[in-house]
Amino acid sequence: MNERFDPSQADERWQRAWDERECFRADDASSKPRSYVLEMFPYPSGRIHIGHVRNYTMGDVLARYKRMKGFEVLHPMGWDAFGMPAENAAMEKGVHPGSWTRENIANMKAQLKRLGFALDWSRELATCDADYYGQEQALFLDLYEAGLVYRKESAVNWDPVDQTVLANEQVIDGRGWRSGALVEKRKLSQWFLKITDFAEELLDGLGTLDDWPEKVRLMQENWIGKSQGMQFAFTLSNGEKLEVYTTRPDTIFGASFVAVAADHPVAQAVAENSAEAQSFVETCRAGGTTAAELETAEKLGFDTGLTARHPFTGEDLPVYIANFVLMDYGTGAIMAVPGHDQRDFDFAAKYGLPILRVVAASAEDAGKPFEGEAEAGDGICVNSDFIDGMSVAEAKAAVIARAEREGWGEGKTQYRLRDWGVSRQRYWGTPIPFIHCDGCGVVPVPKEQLPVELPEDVDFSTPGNPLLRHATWKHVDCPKCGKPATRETDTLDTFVDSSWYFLRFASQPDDKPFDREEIARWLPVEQYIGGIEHAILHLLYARFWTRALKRIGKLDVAEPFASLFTQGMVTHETYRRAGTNEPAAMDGEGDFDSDNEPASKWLSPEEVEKRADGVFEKATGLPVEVGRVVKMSKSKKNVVDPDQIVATYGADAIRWFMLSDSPPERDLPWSEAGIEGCGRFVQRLWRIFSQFDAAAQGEDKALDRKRDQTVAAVAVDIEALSFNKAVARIYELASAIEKAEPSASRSAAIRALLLVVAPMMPHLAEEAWATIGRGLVADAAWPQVDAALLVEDEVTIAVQVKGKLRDTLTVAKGTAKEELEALALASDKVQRALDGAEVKKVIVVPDRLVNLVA
RNA sequence: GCGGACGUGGCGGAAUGGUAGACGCAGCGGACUUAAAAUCCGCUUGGGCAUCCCAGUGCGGGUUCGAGUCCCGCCGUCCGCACCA
Repeated sequence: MNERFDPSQADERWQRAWDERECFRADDASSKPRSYVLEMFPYPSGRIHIGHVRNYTMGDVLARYKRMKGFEVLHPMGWDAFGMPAENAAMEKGVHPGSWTRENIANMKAQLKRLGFALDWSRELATCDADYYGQEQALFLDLYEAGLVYRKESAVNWDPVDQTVLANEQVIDGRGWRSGALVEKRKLSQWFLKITDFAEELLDGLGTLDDWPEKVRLMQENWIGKSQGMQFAFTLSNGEKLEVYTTRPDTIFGASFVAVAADHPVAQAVAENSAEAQSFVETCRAGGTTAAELETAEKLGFDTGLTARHPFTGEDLPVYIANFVLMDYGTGAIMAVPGHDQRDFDFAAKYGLPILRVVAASAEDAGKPFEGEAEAGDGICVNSDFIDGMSVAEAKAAVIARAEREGWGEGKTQYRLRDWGVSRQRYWGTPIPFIHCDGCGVVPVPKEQLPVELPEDVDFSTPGNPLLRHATWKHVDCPKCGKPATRETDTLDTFVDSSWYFLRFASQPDDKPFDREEIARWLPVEQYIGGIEHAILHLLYARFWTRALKRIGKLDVAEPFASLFTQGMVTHETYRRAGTNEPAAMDGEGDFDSDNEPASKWLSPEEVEKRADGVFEKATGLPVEVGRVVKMSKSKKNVVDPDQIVATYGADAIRWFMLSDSPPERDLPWSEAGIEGCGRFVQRLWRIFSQFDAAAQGEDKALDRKRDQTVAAVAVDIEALSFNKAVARIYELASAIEKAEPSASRSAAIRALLLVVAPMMPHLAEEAWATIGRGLVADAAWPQVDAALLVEDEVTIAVQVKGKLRDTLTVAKGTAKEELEALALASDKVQRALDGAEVKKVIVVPDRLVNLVA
């Protein structure tokens, strides 16, 4: 063996060997137990960033480990290839989104290969392939036939300059993020998926996802937002009915006014006859949408002059248009109970409306005044006629029962979850396979005509969706009547693409989206790994698609991802020239720089030099302030390039760094010193492997034990994704081997060390295995352990006096209580600590400790 | 405001209610070398600077023979949601 391990030639050689042997190709016909390991596929932005490296390294270690354990592993990779950045590039650089995307894919694939990931590239897919999106169109039509797809008018953020719809996060202070134009609310006919049909199922399903982070399940639960209450109708003074929804029917006797949203038909009707009302409604609509504005937003209302008759008291309650009532939740109208709801309280205080107490701690407190705020808590009902004295829960049931009996209201369950709008007025996405015909209406494209392919010749020189103004593409004959008609020019939200890619990985026939039997063999994904930023949308949509496809008989799985792991970010120190303050816009989230604070004040790690007397800018020698450790981002220049790290230290070193030290769910601080340490450890292992001697004789029982304990512990740690702990174990075994004298045991330990390191540092492992083992280590089995060796025969026991450690004893495992007690009392240190005091009580935990209580 | 997570050496972090600080990084001392790099050995929570003793896991209480771990109350940091009736 050479003196040093040289990744610059070894890495590529082994990567080629794995490719040529198709080591990581998953065999659909295999009789082995199966394991589907999946990481969230990347958007092809052009370059892999360090977060990808962390994500994919974790999955790779697990996939390689599972292979060694005898599983048939499916570990695929693909590209979430549709989306806006490609169109932005087209507008800025004049490149076609397709060629831009494919070039990026090629670059990133090469980068992934250089990291040595054990991926089945034969199943690679890009969502912009017509093969893929054509099948997606077929699924979309299936869902349409099943009634799970519909069209409705919906308000969107419309950028009048760019002629496009903006997502909420693209609207900054009411202006388009790109054009800076004031964004308008526009009503467009949009496609929707009926995710609300699955609200209850998706909520229930969370209960089965034991191996998902509690945090993610909670976020989804909140997002679905189930609430139970009562919907009922007030009769208005104009004779109309006004439906309201409340979760607190128990407080109905405390209702002192009624409020409707600005967009509510009642408000609209009032506005038609009143300029004042009209202007108030417009103020509400213009109301800011940013978090800060909402927080400080004053409760505002407009008295319509109408009244609503209270169903029990017959009292006439004033009806207001209120800015805090939302049209798209419940019925867009509420009964307001100021005493027991803070918003209603604020409103009532402002407009001098009665604040009534109908819930109190006890009957004696029925007259207790409010102390400046609403009381939303539990208690018993007071001042409430027939429900007086009931608990809140009892009263809810009683009021609902009475309303239902009398026929003016009913118990109702509400969800915060809304249907999923999937229309995007863009080019670079999956065309929605429908045709608009003047005679026949909206007609699905016949399946045999799929895929509806995107036209290649598109023009991005003017704003707006190029599909809309394409000369020929949208003009087709109606499939039903044959008359001239037009294609739908909207494309699908890219979250649709990522809602089923894990199915297509497992099965990709030419003639249908996937084969049901093959899916049943691979799914659910055993371990899914990705960023927490997808906790809600992607993961909820994927769960929804899976359930929807199951409902229409395409699938047999309910939940796509059995176990989910959300990894932390990779962070780095920030550097900036001394004296340049952090701009206001950088506070909080803002990833953009404000106008008066140039981005150039941030320095990249390469631009600074760390010396004993501080940190300085290399070019100028000026002092540098070391800022907070934050997520790597281009704007703060605290990024490192994975390619450069690989070029300098090799793939195994960066992989090892990704796994070391920090628990995988937490943030990982990148440091130059850290990666250097990893590079040194690669060489240290190489030296250890070089010392393997098949002919060595002799037994080293302690090392044998350490070896098998390490193998067993690393297996447990990898399965729990506790890579940092596995890494620590490996360091320990490496040290033990270095300290040991040559022996057959030592050689066996070296061999075992190589094998447990192999999933983490596959290139180094292959290079060493070439002389130590047979074949490729990628095909080797995880080492067997001798269960008898795992158990220590000697244990060190703590001896405490009054709970304080005074001595330790090394004894045979299983030593009797009485003997331990005697040994403890015989200790000089113990006697000194006792100082003649009488031992009143002795606690002995066998193999652990003796505690003498004086 | 609501919900959640987390506070352990200079840093990242280990610790089924049972020897706190494993392992790594950084630092210090030494060996090797003409020298450096690399490598190897040792030390590294604070204090008294002695085999040893005292204190110590954000702060204050509590349960327990024994608490980083369990309970109660604070403080701080981070994340998510946000007028959802």
